[in-house]
Amino acid sequence: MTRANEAWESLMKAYAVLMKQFNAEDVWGELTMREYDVLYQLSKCDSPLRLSELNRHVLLSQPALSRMVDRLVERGLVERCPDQGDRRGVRLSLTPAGRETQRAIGRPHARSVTRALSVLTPEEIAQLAVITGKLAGNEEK
Amino acid sequence: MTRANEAWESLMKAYAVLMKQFNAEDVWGELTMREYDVLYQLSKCDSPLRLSELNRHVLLSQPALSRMVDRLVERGLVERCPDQGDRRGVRLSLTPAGRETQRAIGRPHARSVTRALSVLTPEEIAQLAVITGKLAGNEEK
DNA sequence: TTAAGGTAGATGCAAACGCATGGAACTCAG
DNA sequence: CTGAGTTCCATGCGTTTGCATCTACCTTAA
Repeated sequence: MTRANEAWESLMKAYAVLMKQFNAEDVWGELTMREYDVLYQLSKCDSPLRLSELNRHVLLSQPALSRMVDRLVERGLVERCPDQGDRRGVRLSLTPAGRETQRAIGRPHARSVTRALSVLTPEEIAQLAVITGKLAGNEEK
Repeated sequence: MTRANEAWESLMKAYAVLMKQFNAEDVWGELTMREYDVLYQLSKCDSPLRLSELNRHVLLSQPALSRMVDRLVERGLVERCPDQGDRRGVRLSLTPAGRETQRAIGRPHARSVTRALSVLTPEEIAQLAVITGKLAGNEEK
């Protein structure tokens, strides 16, 4: 068992513990955490996002994401427009209602996150961001 | 947006990227990653594990885990015994076949993990283990 | 121009999931 | 000892997921 494997196992455990904790909190309203994640990813990009691009940030298969977007469109939270210039593609964006919903849930959730990470020192939080950034391949050529 | 929130988002992204990467690798045989996770958790404990205890380490609802154990029992990988002393409870352990399957998959998977974390320095790996350990509440009161 | 190969997203279908709930066993106050 | 409350795991049921596949569109090269 290498150090790397121990570290990854520890990361998975932390992820599981915190996700369960967040999921148990009563802030999600009509959304599941996965649905919120989709709204959040969309809220970060002002320009409409491609489905395939969104799929890279969400832990869901492409068909599952496609259908989740269906439901979010049907509920009036997300808009699906054909992409000029690539007519296979789809461009996704939040509706005003979607943006509002994201914010309403995001606020208390962000506080939960801050509280959960308050066991770390500011230095540790900075280190965590750097390390996970490298793992996600942020600075890959 | 606090530093803590940025760090958590970065952790989630790293988790998503690496999980997708691992999932795409051709090492899982007849198992899903979630099923492997259950076998792995069981492989770490020599004494049979309670379902509720196992559930704390796996990102699954209790009914979903109960049924996944059903399937693993049916496939001869896990054994379910009644718990003496608490007749509500169940004690889970790997069968020899389950242990073998876990090892056969675990070996190449562990190499993948090591490779994925090789972008980090040894110091960063050590820091990551410490930080995620704190997040998972390892050293709580 | 057109045929071959690749990519984006949608859909059929069986398997797996979460929520709500159920029964059985444990705990503890009276 | 008994009844109320809790914990542990299983089950019914509607929803969501992943895999395989499909169609439509883009790209490249002859």
